[in-house]
Amino acid sequence: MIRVRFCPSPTGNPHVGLIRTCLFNWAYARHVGGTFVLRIEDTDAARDSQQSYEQLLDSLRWLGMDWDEGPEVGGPYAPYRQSERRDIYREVVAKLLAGGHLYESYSNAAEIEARHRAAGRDPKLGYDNHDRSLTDEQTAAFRAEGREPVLRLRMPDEDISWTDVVRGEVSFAARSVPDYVVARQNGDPLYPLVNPVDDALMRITHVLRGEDLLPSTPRQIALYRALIDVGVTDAVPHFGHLPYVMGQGNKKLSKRDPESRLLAYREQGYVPEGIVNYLALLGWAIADDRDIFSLQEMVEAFDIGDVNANPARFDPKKCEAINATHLRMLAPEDFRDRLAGYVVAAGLAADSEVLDAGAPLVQERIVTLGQGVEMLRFLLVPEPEFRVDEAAAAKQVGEARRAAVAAALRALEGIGEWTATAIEDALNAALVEGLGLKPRNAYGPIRVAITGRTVSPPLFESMAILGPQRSLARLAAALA
RNA sequence: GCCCUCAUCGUCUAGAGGCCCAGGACGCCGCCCUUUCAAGGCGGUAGCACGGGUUCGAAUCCCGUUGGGGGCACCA
Repeated sequence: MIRVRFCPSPTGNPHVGLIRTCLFNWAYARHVGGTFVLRIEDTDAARDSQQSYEQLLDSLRWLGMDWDEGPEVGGPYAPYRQSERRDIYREVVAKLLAGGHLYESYSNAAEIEARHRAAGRDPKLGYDNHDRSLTDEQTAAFRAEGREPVLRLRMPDEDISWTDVVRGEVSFAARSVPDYVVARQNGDPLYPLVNPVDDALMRITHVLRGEDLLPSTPRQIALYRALIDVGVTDAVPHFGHLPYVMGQGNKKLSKRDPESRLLAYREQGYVPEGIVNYLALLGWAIADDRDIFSLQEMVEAFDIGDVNANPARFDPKKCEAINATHLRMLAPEDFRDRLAGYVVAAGLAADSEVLDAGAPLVQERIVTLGQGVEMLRFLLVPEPEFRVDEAAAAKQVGEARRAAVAAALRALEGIGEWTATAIEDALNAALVEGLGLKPRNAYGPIRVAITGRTVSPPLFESMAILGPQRSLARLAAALA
């Protein structure tokens, strides 16, 4: 049984690189019929926040990634928040200590550096394993000084290698990784201990995580072997290191980059289908001639071994294009309903008739639902609040404009039935045939008067929905 | 500095020795359609980082160089 996990720290807002890592874990679990575990690594009280935690869960749910075990759903290895597992770690530390895998270390950074200098080595070399062989007398002396030790794991004196599921063979030479601190002076366990311990206790079989953690893998494997030795677990999991998601230039997309904030996409009206599809493309391809697919299709095709090892740049343009495609693929009623949610969020009344008529007009011409709201605003806004966009108005000045609007007003005042085709016929007769105007010159001023913008849904349909009274009033207002 | 890692169009990728004088997508540029903006249709632009091997044959395998990224905490 394959068990994978996603174990974010609830610090700051969820960002797209993190979510992409989650997606690959989730999709792999679903593809192989395994178990997807969500664990919250909230051992850093200073940086963790409840808001961040909630946004994390919210983000996963929005995108359709459900977890089999974890917060709010429980599971056989609960609790799934590390802040609630401190006793477990203390117990494991005691076992490792008893098994001789951990030892007390009193060296501080200055002493380590001094030793390197004295030996003519690079002072930045890191811990030198000096305290491995402390005598009882030395230990007693440190104690007498009132110094408290940290606990370090004794690294094995052999090369450590593994077959990374996304990179293949990776190997670290013996002694290239120093003994590392596993618990603080006060007994608090640290991430390098807690993370593998939980993976071990939760029977995780595949650790799929960001490539920033690749250099810490030898330590974790060493810890795993120690855990096996003291009977805490019985196997070392498979490791797979996923490539970074990069921002502009050669920088890893950071939490501070605005385009990294996942929920910003929801706010703008990206649909989960679009975001998840785009994120999947960062390091993976479903086929050589296709890049549009559903979550379900991804699950059917996804294999962690197919993931690319090289970092992917987040391309907002492509993300937009993918989202637009998904928007167009939505069933009309579905699109309408989703758009309605954004209409309400924008503080507008989601008039059902107007939305029924207007949504189909914008579904093919927008990239985000937020743009859909803006495009239909002229229909949804209470008449007294209707405003013509200044930039749009500035483009439509002069006598020709007045003549076109005046002629349109005259032509429409006497119109029999108020339908898109009737409006089109009347305006064509008056403006194109009557005044001899080119269509683009004839309809530009009308469009701005009616919709308040230079970009809008099709004009005649827009006027049909707006109705004769409001349409004529806006034309009249444009002449004032 | 030491260790690790990555390397195909501007970007995301397909490619696991001959199917590739390298395919798709986004972008960009034309044209068509057209009441705006789109969408759609058609066409175009552009790439195997470099140098050595191995092989009858290399984008694909090996070595090196260069370049990019990451890690070397009592943070996670």
